[in-house]
Amino acid sequence: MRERLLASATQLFGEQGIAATTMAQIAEAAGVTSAMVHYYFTNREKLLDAVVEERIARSIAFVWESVEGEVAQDAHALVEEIVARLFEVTSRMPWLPPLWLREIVNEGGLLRERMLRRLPVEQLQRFVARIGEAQRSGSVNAELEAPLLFMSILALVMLPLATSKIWQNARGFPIIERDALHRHVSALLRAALRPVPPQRRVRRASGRKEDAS
Amino acid sequence: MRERLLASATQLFGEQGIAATTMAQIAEAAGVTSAMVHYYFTNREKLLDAVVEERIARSIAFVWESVEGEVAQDAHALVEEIVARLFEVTSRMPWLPPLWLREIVNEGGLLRERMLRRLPVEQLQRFVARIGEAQRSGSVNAELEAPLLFMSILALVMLPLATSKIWQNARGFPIIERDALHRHVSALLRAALRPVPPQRRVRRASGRKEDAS
Amino acid sequence: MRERLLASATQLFGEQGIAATTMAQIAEAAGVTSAMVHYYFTNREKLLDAVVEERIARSIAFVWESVEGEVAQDAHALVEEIVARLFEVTSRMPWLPPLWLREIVNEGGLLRERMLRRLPVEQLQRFVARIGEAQRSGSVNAELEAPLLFMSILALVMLPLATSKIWQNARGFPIIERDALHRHVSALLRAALRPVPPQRRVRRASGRKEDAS
Amino acid sequence: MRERLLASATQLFGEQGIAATTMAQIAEAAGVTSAMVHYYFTNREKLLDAVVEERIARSIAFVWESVEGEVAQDAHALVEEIVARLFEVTSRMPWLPPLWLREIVNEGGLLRERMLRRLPVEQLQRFVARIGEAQRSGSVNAELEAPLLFMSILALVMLPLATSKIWQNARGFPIIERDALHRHVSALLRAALRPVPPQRRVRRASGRKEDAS
DNA sequence: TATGAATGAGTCTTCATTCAT
DNA sequence: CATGAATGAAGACTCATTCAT
Repeated sequence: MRERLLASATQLFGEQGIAATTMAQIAEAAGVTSAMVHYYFTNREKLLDAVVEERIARSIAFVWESVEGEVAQDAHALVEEIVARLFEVTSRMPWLPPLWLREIVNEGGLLRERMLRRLPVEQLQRFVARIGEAQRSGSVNAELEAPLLFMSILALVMLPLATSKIWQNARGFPIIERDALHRHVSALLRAALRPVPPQRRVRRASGRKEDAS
Repeated sequence: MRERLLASATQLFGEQGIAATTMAQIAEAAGVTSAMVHYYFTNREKLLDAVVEERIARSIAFVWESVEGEVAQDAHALVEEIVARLFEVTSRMPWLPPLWLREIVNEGGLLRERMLRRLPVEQLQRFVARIGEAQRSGSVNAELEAPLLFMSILALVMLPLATSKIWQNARGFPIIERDALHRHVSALLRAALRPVPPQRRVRRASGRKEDAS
Repeated sequence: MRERLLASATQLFGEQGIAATTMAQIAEAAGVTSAMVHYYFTNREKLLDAVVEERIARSIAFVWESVEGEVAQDAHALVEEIVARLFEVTSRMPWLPPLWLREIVNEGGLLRERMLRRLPVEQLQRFVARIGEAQRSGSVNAELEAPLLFMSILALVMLPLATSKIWQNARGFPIIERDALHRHVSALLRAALRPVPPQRRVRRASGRKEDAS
Repeated sequence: MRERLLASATQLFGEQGIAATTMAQIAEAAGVTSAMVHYYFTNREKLLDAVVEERIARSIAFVWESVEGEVAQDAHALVEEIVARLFEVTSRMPWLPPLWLREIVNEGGLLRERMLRRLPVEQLQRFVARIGEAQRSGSVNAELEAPLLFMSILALVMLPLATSKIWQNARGFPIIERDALHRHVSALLRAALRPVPPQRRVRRASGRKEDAS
């Protein structure tokens, strides 16, 4: 039942936002009384704690989980892998993008404080470091701000997913949209990470010369 | 006073989200009683209407306002221009990114319905068409999904802006962050739009060779 | 303007009841601001005072006004006259019946206290006395309770008038209804006042025998 | 508790009128918090619905309930019976007369709409028909308007009952007043229904000759 | 006279929370 | 475990009233 309540909670939080979701709604969605929600979680705050610890944090962890070996070395592969994992985790937990957008990323989000303590700081720093190295070694576009790249990736993946009801009506065709988005984001990032050819000083100059190489 | 109340409202909505903002808070922020908010807006719903019509819609309009001439023809310049406008409008209206993210983009956002009616559909379609042409003419990366590009741009710009309190403590240094972000997003999109060199068929394969040149 | 406000007030009070009528509604009906109502009447209580003193009390007075001479002597004619006056006064002041019913007659009516002080006690007593005399002299049905008769008359006339929107849609036919009601009430009272023939044995049978003696 | 709240509600509605009665007053009268009233009735509107359906409608039904056999055939007995039932029902439900007067009969009454749907139209029509027949057969005063008679009966009984606090201090002596009223109304109607002797063209003429016939 | 702006008190309604069962 | 009954604390909204202009 505890799990069922957590499931109801995350889904409703994703659909309506936390502030707009009442304890009674969560209970009802799970087929019980609101008193049960208190029985299992004591109070609203602790329910939010549980949502963060037992659901969101795990999703986040999954994204970074053992990204190692060759993949971790190659910046391009690393980014590709992260994107893939984001799509994977959000396909299993469709409530994540809206919840993440509204309640974590956004200023004043109700889970923000709670998540800040659990940020995989170390892994983020490692990611930034790796991108930085790749930029210095010339294998990644040096014009990008390494510390901002991860947020860009998140934005590119999560925001569109939070926007559409893709996940809600995941009955048949919308899956295609997920795929289209995946292709689009991958292509966009792949291109964005390509090193900028040195001669391209004047924006898009006389262009395309380098392609001829 | 009406304007003052709208200002308080938009700011608080941006900071805390609409659902978490009470009429009394808005009133207090403007130095009056909550009854005044009803005096001017009658209603919570109508206050939201006013926020949409008199504040948000105008910001949106500004982004698309007369993007013409050379700029409108060159896809690269067009994207650059839109990014620039997004940064400009959000520097004047720092509450826009969080509000937009939480209440418009996000499923179940409280302004969603209201804004959907006001979407600049025509302009969006024109944008998609232009990108499509550019892709077919070879001047823009053909791997991108034109219909998704605009959302990507929005995500890249707005999400980071919604995240940080950049705009709140806009007293001195955080401006730098805005600039860093602007540079980053511009660079990222510029690179992403570059046409993909034909021989790069195997994803990133032997790819890096040409960079070494 | 004072008169205009009183007119708006009485009309609205009649239509919706006093409790349901706001100062603002009264003002609006008179084409001014609610502040004007306070300007002229200082506050709600005093507005009610004015309605009672300047409108209702006068109507009541009219009913009793100089009912003299022959008419006053003949109980039958007296009742007929009172009924006629009630119909006359309510045709000029269509708001009177509902107002009177709801706010004066009815327990807890908002004008009750105010009107009790102004009851034409003397005239009522004189009426009761006259009916009593007529009953003793055999010219009026002795089974009636003289002290209750006046209330019966009021009930018969005012309640139907308060019920129907006769006065509101006074555009054509409903006037007929007023006449029908007048005929009906007159006939009913005329018959009711007739002395009961002594020999009427059926029903409460021998009961009446002793009267005949 | 639900019943207790309904009891508090009907009583207060009767005493003060619906508009002047707050949810908190009802709750307090029942010894609970105003939140409880919402717990049981959700809503002010739905509370009114419940009052109508579970209290008033039943009283009304009682008045018409199986008026059959001999009684239903004899117009005089029928009227007598209805009066008796009105007195009976109002003795058990002393809040009925004021409530009925203010909120149902009266234009703009808050229960009017609700009750109009539940009017015992059929029974009313049957009553009118029966009176009409009796009039044509000469057993009932033909000068009365059959369609208006029922309202007259209601007025004669209910209005006086709504006026005084008879019912409130129904501890001992005021019962006498109820009886006096009952006697008065019965006598009045009995007399009013008596057929008018044909020769009585000049109002109350030289009187009573016809009785001798 | 007349208004618009402003307020404070009160009312309905919602909701998290508690508790006896 | 589970519920129904109950509450108190808010929050939206209304309205009489005041006051400067």
